[in-house]
Amino acid sequence: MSRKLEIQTAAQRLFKKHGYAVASMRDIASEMDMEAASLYNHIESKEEILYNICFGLANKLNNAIEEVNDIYFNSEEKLRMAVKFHIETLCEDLDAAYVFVHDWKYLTGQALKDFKASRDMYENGIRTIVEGGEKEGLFEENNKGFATLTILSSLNWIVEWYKTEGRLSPKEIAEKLSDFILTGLKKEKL
Amino acid sequence: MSRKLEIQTAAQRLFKKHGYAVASMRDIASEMDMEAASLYNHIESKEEILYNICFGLANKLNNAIEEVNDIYFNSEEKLRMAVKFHIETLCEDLDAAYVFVHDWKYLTGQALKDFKASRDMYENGIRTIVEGGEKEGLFEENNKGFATLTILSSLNWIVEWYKTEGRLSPKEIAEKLSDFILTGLKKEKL
DNA sequence: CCTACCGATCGGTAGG
DNA sequence: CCTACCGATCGGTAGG
Repeated sequence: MSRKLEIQTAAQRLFKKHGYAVASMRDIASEMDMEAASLYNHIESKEEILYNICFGLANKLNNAIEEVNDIYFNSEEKLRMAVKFHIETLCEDLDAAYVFVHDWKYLTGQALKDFKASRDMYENGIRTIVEGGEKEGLFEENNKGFATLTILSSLNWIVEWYKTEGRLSPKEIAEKLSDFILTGLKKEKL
Repeated sequence: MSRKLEIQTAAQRLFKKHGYAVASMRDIASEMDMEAASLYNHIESKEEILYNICFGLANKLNNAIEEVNDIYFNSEEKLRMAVKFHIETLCEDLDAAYVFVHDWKYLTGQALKDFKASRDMYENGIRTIVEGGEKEGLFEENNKGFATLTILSSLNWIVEWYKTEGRLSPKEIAEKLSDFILTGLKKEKL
């Protein structure tokens, strides 16, 4: 692992633990057994680290949702694949995922604008799937926006509680979550 | 409105906008057209403000979930009432709600411990409802913990996107969310 | 990768 | 409610 990547890894652990604003360059340096000033031989700024975390995940997720919308025909299948990929991606690197969900707002200037645009694109990708489901008669109609937000909320909330040593694997969580979204808790229709 | 409450209100606006760690006492003072030092005639510390925001909401929600579990008989009714109260409470004061969901982790010492305990109690309240629903044969079995987390995620996510001037009232959102949780998106059973 | 250091800003106090 | 100020800490730079 390159020194830069080691810094990234140490940093995202501390960003998750204390928050981006509170975790200091000196904290990160201390984890790396070096002085804060030395970090700048490998990185440009504190924000560069945040940038790499946030856009690393944003790009991965956006590529995936595009692919899912291209490849699969059936809306249920599309939703299941999107959920699976989202959960697996977040669980692959929980520290980065937590920071991605919480601390993107500390990006500034153009980076912040770009991130918001990227997030809107992803939201649109999910909305497209829900719309497709409505047209197929698979989903209830007239709650696109609402359903989209509810789906995203349950997808991202996983960074709050998922533990690597837990009972359920990311794949199993994705399946349960898809079932939940597609049929809900109730056995019969109201 | 008392001076202390005015400070609280200004503070939670800024905590939501910039995050607790980043918003400074000088920022709050500036909003109040006074000097930072003068704030301390009304409050003890920055953390006291955070404490009041977090426990104000935590206590309100915990009282409500207890009441719901006491009063109502049917699990579906219980869930609908809990969702309604949760959404309405968060939407009543969106700034405070946002801080409550995001910035409680900046509490320290005993306050942090107490908050976590309070949050666990609320989670247990929701779990109790889901368990009741299982026993009544209303909900699928064997996904208590999972369902509880998914419900809480969609309840709290509302602080991310709700706007006072939006199309849906809190009551309407609560109804849609309850429907979503109880029956899901799909028209027929898989 | 280090020592030494910069200007800025932080939460908070003293004293009036 | 203010002026004046404290010690601590911040992200980052200079120079080696």
